[in-house]
Amino acid sequence: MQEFYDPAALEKAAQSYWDGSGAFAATETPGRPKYYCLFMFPYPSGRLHMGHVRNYTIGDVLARFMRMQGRNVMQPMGWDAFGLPAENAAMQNGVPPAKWTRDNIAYMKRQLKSLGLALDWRRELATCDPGYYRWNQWLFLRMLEAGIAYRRTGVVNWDPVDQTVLANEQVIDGRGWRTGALIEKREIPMYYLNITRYAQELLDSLESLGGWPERVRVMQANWIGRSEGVEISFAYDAKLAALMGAEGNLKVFTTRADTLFGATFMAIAAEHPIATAVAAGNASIAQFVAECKRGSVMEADIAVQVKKGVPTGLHVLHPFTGEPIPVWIANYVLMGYGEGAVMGVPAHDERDFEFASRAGIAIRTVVRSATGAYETVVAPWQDAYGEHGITVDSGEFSGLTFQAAVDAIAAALEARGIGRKRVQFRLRDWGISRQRYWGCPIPLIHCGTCGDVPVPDAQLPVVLPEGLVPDGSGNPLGKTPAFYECTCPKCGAAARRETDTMDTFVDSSWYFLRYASFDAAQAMVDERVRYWLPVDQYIGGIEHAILHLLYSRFWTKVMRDLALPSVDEPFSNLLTQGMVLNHIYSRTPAEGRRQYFDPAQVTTGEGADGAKRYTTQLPGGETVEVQYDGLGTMSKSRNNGVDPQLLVERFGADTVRLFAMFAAPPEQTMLWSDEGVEGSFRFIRRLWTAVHDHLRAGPAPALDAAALDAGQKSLRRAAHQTLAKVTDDIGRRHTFNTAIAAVMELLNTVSRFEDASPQGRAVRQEAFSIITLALSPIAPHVCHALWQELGHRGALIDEPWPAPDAAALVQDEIEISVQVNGKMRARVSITAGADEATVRTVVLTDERVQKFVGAAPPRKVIYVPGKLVNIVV
RNA sequence: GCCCGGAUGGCGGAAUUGGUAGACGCAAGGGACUUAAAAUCCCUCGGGGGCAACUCCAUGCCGGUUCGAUUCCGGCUCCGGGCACCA
Repeated sequence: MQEFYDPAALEKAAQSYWDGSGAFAATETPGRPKYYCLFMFPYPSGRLHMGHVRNYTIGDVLARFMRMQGRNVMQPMGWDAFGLPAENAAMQNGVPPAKWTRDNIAYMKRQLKSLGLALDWRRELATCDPGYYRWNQWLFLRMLEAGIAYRRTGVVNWDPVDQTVLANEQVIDGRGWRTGALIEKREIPMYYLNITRYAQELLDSLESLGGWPERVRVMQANWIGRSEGVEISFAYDAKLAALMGAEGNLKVFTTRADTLFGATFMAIAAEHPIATAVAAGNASIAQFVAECKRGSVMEADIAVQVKKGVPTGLHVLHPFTGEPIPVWIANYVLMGYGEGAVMGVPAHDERDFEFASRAGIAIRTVVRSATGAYETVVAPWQDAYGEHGITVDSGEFSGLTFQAAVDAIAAALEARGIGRKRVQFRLRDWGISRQRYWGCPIPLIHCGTCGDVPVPDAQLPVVLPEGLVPDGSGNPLGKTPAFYECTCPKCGAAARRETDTMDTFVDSSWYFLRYASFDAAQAMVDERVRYWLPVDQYIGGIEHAILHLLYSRFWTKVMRDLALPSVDEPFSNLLTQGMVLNHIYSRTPAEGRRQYFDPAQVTTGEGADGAKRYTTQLPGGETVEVQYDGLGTMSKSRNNGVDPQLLVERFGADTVRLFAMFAAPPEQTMLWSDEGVEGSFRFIRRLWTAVHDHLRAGPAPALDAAALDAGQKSLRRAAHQTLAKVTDDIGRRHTFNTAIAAVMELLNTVSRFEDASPQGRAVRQEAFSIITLALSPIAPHVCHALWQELGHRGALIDEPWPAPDAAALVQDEIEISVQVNGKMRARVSITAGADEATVRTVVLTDERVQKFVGAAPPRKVIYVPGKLVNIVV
């Protein structure tokens, strides 16, 4: 055995052994339990970052562990290759997005290979390949036929200078990121997928996802946001009817129909038809409507803006009292939600209260608490009383509880045909149109005579031209006649091809099905889906907890309903990995843009006033002061990424994998530390050296478990305890950090074990074999080599995961903790299996315990078998 | 603003079902080996008090439940994720 640990050589050898033997090529084997292990495929941004390494190592540890547990493991890999960054890069350096993307894929693939992941590369896919995205188009056409896909208008961020739709990310403080122009909202025609049709099922089947983190299920349930309420129609008064040109009514949805008699205003969105009609004849209202249409479409922006509104001077009539209620236009009502209008009840809704207080609108109490707690909030008005209670001042509906009032009011409204109970979801339909180039073309043709005509299946895929370079203004496809000029499939007349592309979430909503049917040429998916799906373990960032996971669940159900091979739920078990954070340092020079600096190059010192000072060297050599901006996810734009490639080159993949798993449990946010990596490297090297020293004396003799002395038994027990812990930590708890800590502890124990006798060497040999097996999912290369060095036949990758020897785990004596009044006072050693009376006697006669208990008899003794005694005096 | 998490030594973290707070590692300090350095090995390492045995305090803050709370409950603070066109 070589004396020194040489990761570069040994990792290359292990990888070529796996490649050469086709170890990770997965095939369907009916009857053998399968394990589909999937990590969220990466966006090919250029280089791998630590978040990727963490994500893929988690998956690889589980894949290798399950393989040793006898499962037929499939672990595929692909590229989420369409998206905005490629267009940005194109604008910066003039290279077409296709070339930039494919170059990145090639580079990142090499990086990935160096990590030694147990991947079936035959299944690799990239969503920008026509062979992949043609099936986006094909299924979209099926959705059109089924009425799941449809066209209507939607609101986007519009940059008036560049004449371009901007992504939310490209709007900074309400201005375009390139032009600095104030952003406007603009309505344009778009295609939508009717995900709300599946809202109830998406909500209900969350309960079947027991293998998902509770927090993700809660987030999805809140996002879907089912609420039961009443739809109420408020009749126009004469003036409003005259304006709208007909009798009519204003429809609202409310979960608080019991507060109907407290409605003192109606608030409608700026885009509401009534608002449009009023604005047409009133300059100041037109100005307010225009003001509402400025700014971004982001919900977070809208939610924090000051609630503003103007009265229209028009009224609707209360359904029971006939009283006129003023109609206001308000900036906090969104056209996309419900009916684009809400019933304002300031006394019992916080938002309405805030708005009414500012606008001087009347506040009318119609609910009081049964306990009287409400009296404290009546007057002077400080806050709304939002709890359920008993109705008051509500005509015939007074004196009812919440549910009774809602039921009675809904029934009365329904009898008159002006209301009904209804379920409302917060979830909105999925708009998939993007006015951008680098994405999957939407397969439609707009014909002057035939309207919107689907591209016939035989003409799929609609291929995206790959040589275009965007310039930031508009969609390059709209300036490329060769793409958009076409003939109508129906009438043959000249027509215009749709130039919008699909949201990239479409691409990622079904790639896991394609992996199972990776080489199906004539179909989107085939029967192999039924073998591999659902995914047994999905691993990805917590930032995808809602959108990607919800869209994938929806898409899978749509495919099922279109009678394609699919499943009810795509992912049985989900592990949401925490983000990898690093410090952020920046400075903004007197002229020019803010610059970010690599945290590894920043020096922390102390200023004259004792405050911390941060400095770094510019490329020119000049030292400058920088400011600390706190923690954030690693990103190129903030220059705080750690390049895993440099670490792999310096320490080897095993060290990088080990550290990524050791630094924190997988679900937790992890703060990067350069120093910690060296500790992981030292551990592997120490293991290598220890095995080398052990083998210097030649092969160890066979182990005779019956002939061991106390010291040998003790080491053997430690080894098997560690094996049991690692099995549980990896297989059940997914706490790889504690599994590694346990192996480190075992190595420390073995290193202190100096018995050179034949059985001593045999026990040590077994301990090293257990360490090698237990560590192999995490650091597979070095373990592959150590396994051979330890004299085992066959490759470690094909070794079954061993079960701990129950006989080795038996303990003769156990330690009991003793507390007096809940404070730890002593530890006593007791024969394993002693009964409670014996334990009590031993504990109560212990002199350290006596000191605290004193002469008086204990008031109470609590005994936790095998663990603890608490004496209360 | 709304939804979801998190907070434990100088640092990353451990304590699995309410039962020994600080495993394992990093950093730091001391020592051994070495001409020297690197590497390696050994020791110390939450804070206060005490010569010591030992003892008191301590898991973001305030309060509660319990024989016993890092763990459960209520109220905060700060940090992170998401908010529908970043992926």
